[in-house]
Amino acid sequence: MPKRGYHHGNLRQALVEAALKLVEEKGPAGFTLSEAAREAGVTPAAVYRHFEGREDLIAEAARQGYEIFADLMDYAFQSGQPSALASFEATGRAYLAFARKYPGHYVAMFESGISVNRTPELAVVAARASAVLEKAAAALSEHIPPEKRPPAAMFSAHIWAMSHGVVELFARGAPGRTAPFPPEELLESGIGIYLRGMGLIPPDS
Amino acid sequence: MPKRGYHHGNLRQALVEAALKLVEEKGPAGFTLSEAAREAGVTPAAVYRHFEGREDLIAEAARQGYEIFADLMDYAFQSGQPSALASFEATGRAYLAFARKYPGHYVAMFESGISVNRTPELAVVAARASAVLEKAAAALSEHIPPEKRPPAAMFSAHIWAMSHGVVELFARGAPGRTAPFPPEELLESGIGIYLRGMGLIPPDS
DNA sequence: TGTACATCAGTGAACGCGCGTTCACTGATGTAC
DNA sequence: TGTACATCAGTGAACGCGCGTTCACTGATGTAC
Repeated sequence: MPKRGYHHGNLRQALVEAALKLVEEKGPAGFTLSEAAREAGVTPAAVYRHFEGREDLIAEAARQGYEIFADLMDYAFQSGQPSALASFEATGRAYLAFARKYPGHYVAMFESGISVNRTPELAVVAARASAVLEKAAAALSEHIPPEKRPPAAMFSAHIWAMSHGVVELFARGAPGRTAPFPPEELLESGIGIYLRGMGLIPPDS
Repeated sequence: MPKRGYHHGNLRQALVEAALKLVEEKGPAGFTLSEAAREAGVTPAAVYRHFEGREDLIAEAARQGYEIFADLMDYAFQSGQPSALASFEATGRAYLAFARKYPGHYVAMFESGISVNRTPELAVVAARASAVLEKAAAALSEHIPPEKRPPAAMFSAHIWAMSHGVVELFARGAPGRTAPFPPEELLESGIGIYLRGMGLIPPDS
């Protein structure tokens, strides 16, 4: 990207992207404000025109991540309609796809240690992401007789946990950990067994 | 602990414990060699009598963690005998218990970014930990008809992922994340549903 | 029991480094007339 | 179309800081005689 002149033009977003790149390459600890500035072709001091400081910059990167994440999950959910089961499975797969496609965002969101309540905007968009998952779980719950139906929040927490665990342990550069199976396969089969346990998939398939 | 004289007496272990404390309190990034030395009442340079450097110190902390972890899981597995199901469930619970009881070790092992292959000793003990889980899975697999029996490694990876996900998302100080349910309950119900999906628990219980 | 001496754990000063942040500034841009 | 001027994005130098690591050293410990 050609840098012309004194004014950058779109420094704010360029800094976010530099941060994402660094955080992806070097992990959450390897990221520094100075290096992000350097990456964007700008003095460290210039960062302060757009962000309050280092933390604020990662928080914005995470916020954009949650935004994409929620959109992606929501889209996956829609695209499985009208079958609740297909919607749900698509949503689970979207989780892993997100981690793969946006590793920088993923790190900023889940591994950088920034609190989801750091800013109101972050909290809002993170809540939206949870809500999408929970919506999918609720839709699927309809197919379970009410007396054996678990709370949708628990249901979605299980799937989220399994997805997150697969990503952290086996998909991301989990340094040196041996992945016994491709993460996609692991997640798919895991969710399948879980749903069968729920009585949502016939026992023999 | 009273520090007497010029010689510390047990500096190596004191440093590991200082590192664990710091890593628990401030996260993996907040840990510095200098502060660990200070904590142990010693000059930073003294650390180099016992470790090659910062990384090496965390690696040792992680190694001790895997040791405890493997012992704990193995003990849990034994204590559930002769019932394979009880053994397996105890092993799952032990995972969460470990994360709760040894948060510093947990961080060093899973969040500090050190590779499990960093040193041969680390690799050995980490492999032992996986083996315990897999042993539990294999024992339980016996109760599944061979033609629908999944590989034990996959089985144990599912449980590991679910446990890890629950810990990361809902049990540890996951900053600001709202835990919809107590992690113990979440994990227990999740594993229960999964095992039912496996046909290892009667569908109605 | 006492002395000489080797060992080696820990000292303290020093290093170079890159960090985050501040400040007064400068130069490009865009608007008013 | 041209000029004056306000705005404000980015500069560059400076700061204090704590870091990890090195080095020649010192003083405690334990062993040989």
